[in-house]
Amino acid sequence: MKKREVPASVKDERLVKKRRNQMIKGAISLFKQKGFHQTTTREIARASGFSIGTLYEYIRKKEDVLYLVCDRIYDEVRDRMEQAIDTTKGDLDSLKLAIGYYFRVVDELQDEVLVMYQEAKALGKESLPYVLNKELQMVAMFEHILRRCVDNGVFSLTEQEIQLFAHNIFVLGQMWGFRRWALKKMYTLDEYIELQTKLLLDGIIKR
Amino acid sequence: MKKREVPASVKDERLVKKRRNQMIKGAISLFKQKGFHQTTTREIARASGFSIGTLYEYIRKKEDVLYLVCDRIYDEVRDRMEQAIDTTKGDLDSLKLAIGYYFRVVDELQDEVLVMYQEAKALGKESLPYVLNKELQMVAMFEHILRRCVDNGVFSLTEQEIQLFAHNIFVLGQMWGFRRWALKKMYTLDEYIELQTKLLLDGIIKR
DNA sequence: AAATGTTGAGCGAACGCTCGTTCAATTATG
DNA sequence: CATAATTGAACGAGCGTTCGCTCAACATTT
Repeated sequence: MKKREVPASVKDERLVKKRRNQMIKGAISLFKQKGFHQTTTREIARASGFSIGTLYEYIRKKEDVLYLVCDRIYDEVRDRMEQAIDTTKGDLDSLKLAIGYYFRVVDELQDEVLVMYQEAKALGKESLPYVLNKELQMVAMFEHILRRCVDNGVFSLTEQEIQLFAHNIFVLGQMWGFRRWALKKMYTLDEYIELQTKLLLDGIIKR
Repeated sequence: MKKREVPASVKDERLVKKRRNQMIKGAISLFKQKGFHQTTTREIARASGFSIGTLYEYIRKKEDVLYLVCDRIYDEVRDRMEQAIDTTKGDLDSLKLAIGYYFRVVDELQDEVLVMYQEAKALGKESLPYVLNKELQMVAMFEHILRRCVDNGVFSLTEQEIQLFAHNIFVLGQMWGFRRWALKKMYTLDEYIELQTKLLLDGIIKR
């Protein structure tokens, strides 16, 4: 999939990057507080440290900001995952570590993850599939680990089951983010990770 | 919790109910298509079959419509569940049936469930806890079934595990609703129910 | 039973305001 | 001084909300 260019006419590359980063940083903090729709372009400009006029030098429409934000958040999550997780080893510990690490990333970036979940649908028909695809890439990381485990005989699952299981891990991770209001009352993050890992894996491990 | 009255001054009870129902029906169909924020009060009025002026005879603020819609959807889901599920029996089949039935309800009301998920956050600080509480009531239904199963020795879980497991069932049901775009490509509803039931339960059943 | 008064649901033009977007003017840069 | 970058006042479409009005239905008076 081609990286979607927002506007970027004939401006200095370095500056464009810098300004976009300011925008994304400012916008995320606003979206966390008030959501995309309640945030005005003027607020985004102010939070980014420049004027409304300058904002529109670097985007075409307000929605472009949301696209940039979602794009960034996914990259952030995926980068952290890739940096810490071994998808090739295919033993039970790798899987447990991957789950635990993923849950911790969601915890650390909980506001960002929440923003994406709640606002992604506001993206146009153009950008949405691009963003959803990034999500599938992350699910695919878990699929890959699971497949390697199956190859190594750690447990046996059909291809269908692998895919569903990967989705489950992914969603139960998000759950820690988007159901905080209920879960934090009951568990610490560590307890959550331990219990979920147990509930998820006890069913499939060979005994 | 006291049922929150929206306005309803000294109007004919029957008429108020009828008009509210028209509103809810019209609004749901619009929210499904365009979301709460993109839907105008005039559109809601038109879809309800009356004028913008009349709409405001039955609500105070646009947000009131969203509240009514969320309230209705939860009641709808819970009613269907209560009507079909036995929470007292406490054997494995009841649990499996409950899970399967819940997933089917989510499937049937997928648009409505999606609306709630995506728009609930737009509710004010007043109404949101009221709606979230309704969600917990539904989770509690699963907790109850699980507790009965534990009592009957079908499997053994700590109280912590019961609560988490109930949340998992709840969320993995919603997942069929809010991740249709990915899941429908892979599974039919029946396959989804069967596989999820298997993945969920194989880990906890006594063997 | 006709004339008159009262009620309140329904209506939609109009209001005030917000917000996304533009662009002529200004400032910084090299 | 030419070009790039920034600015914010101005614009105008669109929004939620209001409010003075209509009119059928019903009640009261004559």
